[in-house]
Amino acid sequence: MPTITDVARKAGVSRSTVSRVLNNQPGVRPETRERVLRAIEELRYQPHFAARALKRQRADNIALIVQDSFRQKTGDEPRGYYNTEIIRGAFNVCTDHHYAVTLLVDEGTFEFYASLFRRRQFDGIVLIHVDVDMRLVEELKATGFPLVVVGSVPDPHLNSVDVDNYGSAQQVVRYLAGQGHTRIAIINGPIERLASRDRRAGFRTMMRQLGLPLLKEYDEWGDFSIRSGYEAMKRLLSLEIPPTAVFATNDRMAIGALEAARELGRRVPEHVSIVGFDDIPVARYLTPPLTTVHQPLYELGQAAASVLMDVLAGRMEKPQRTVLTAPLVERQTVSPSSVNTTR
Amino acid sequence: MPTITDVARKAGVSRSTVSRVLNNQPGVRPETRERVLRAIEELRYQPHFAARALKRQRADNIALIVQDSFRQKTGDEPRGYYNTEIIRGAFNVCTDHHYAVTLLVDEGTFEFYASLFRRRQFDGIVLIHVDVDMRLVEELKATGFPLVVVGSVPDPHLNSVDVDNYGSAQQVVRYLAGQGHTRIAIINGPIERLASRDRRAGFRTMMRQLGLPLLKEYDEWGDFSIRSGYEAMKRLLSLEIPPTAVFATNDRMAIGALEAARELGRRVPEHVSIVGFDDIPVARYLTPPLTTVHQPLYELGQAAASVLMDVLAGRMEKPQRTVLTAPLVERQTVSPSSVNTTR
DNA sequence: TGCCGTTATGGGATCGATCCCAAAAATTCG
DNA sequence: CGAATTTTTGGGATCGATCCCATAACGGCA
Repeated sequence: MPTITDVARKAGVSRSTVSRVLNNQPGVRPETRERVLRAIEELRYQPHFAARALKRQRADNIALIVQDSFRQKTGDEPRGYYNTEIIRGAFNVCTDHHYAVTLLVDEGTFEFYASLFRRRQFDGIVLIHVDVDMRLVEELKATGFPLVVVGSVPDPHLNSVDVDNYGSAQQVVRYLAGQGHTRIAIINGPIERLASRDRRAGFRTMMRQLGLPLLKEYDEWGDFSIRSGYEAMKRLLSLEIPPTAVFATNDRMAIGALEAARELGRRVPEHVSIVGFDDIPVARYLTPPLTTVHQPLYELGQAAASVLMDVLAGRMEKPQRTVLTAPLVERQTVSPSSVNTTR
Repeated sequence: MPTITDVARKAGVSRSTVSRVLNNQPGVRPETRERVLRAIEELRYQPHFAARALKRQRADNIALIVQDSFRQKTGDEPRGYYNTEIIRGAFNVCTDHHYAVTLLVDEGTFEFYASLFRRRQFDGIVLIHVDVDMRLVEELKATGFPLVVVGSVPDPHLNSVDVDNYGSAQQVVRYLAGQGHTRIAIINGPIERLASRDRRAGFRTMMRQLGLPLLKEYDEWGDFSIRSGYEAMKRLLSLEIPPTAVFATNDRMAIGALEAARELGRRVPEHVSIVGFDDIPVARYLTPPLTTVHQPLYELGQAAASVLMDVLAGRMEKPQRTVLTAPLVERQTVSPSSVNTTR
């Protein structure tokens, strides 16, 4: 394997000159440069990455850390898909900026991240973390290492990129109200998840704003699983006055809700409208195709990487929080309310 | 950032001794080792990856090269999914062997790969390539660099991992014949793809073996797109004597076929049975759920990485070709043939 | 032609680990 | 107890690039 010394010898110049040509620095006579270039070409020389990284003290490498669930087979588990779309977005941006991208699996401990920093193997980190432990984040922030988190992090002093859960939930309510619905229920996700709380808050705010009733029994809870959506929906539909529209705060629960409705003989959307959240790939293939909020996962990854690129280029002084809007995708699980027959 | 010298000073020993402890080599007195370990702990020292890689001449890093289509947003394009499942499988195996995994996008040229080799940034490469250019592969092989290809490569002198297209196609025929079908058509993929040719060959061999007719008009062609499947199916169903079962050699064409059947008022599977190939995620959500051959993508990735690990560990002298069986998944697009009514 | 200011080139130290070899310390044994 | 081993430790070269600083070559101009 040829080294810079081989190139220098072949071109009849010193290593310094070769280095200058490699990094196209000025101060090399055109004909010398030409000669060096030819030698490089002939020897098919490429600089040894480690030697370069050692001297320059930068790795030209970005770490992409994903949650442990990435390791499981996808099967019915949507996390894999969720992550990979984000990965793709981030990957492409990094690549375009001539950074290599290394995939790592989250160990979830500060020690893990700290060790990554100290090995100097990466110039920056994109952390894809649906649900970040705040203690962890605080410690990471303290290291001052270039880091961007994808997900719901309340701390504004940390670079983060997230979907506008609050605003999208509001939009769902506005949309349903626009279709004449007034008896609107929500199936919440786990309360410990910030995203769940945001969606609920957006929902409630807009309901209040539009003067719609917020009934206790319409405030259902699930854990983002199909089964929990199914059960919540069963409870909702067996109420004396059931809702005419249900906002399931993720698609998997919406799938469960769809099943429950079918089982109880209620047609969707004729008898009850359903809106999901996420727009997972199967959403459009459900029967009927699910109206849902589309999470711009790919764009989320892009945005995160862009922020990191800015940090690395010194183009950013202060940490920033980026919020992407998640648009509502109208498909076929919502119809106009049947003009309040039961009310 | 602490270096090995700092640790040595703190522990009151030489760099050599610290290095010995780091790589836990023998010949260090237990109490000295203890002292060094404590110093490492206190300084939170981690060896600089580049220094290590430079001296050791190995990067502890595997490159995972995926096709350019990885860069596109998934949308309807299944390639993204296809790749990412393989990536996950390979990733996990590499990680378990303490290799970092770097994602790269295929430039499709020999120069690209050669430059990767020469930079010494990776100890080995997993090339995820549905369709490999053989000239390329030959050149790669010549470099002697540790490489494993995922996909259909005829060359047995190259490490490769693939699905048993031939055998699976045979199984499909056996299955359909077992259901009483005799008028079985095939919708082939692009002929330039080795996988297509293998599936077709398996199909024909088994048809012949079972004494079933191989009609020219039952030998349809598509390009793996939904549209082409749709069109091929239209042609098949408007034949004077249409087939009672159709083997679409990938799921997307099967989706198109399903659409065509619906449009022509033929019920699946009552009027015509359909079998796909791939088992893409939506397959189970189609109406009716698609009977198809499941591609073990995750396992494909695992297998590829395992082979690479073997090569790197010197556990493998000769290149080898690994073939994974792709099982048929029975869902609801096949029913017993209606006892040859039209024949 | 000779001096001076640029511009081009080379030498050597450096990044931070590893590893060979020699020296020092500890241990064994007659 | 001292010589012979064996075990433990340290010194210095090395991996392959970069980069500062010194020197050499070149041009311009008096």
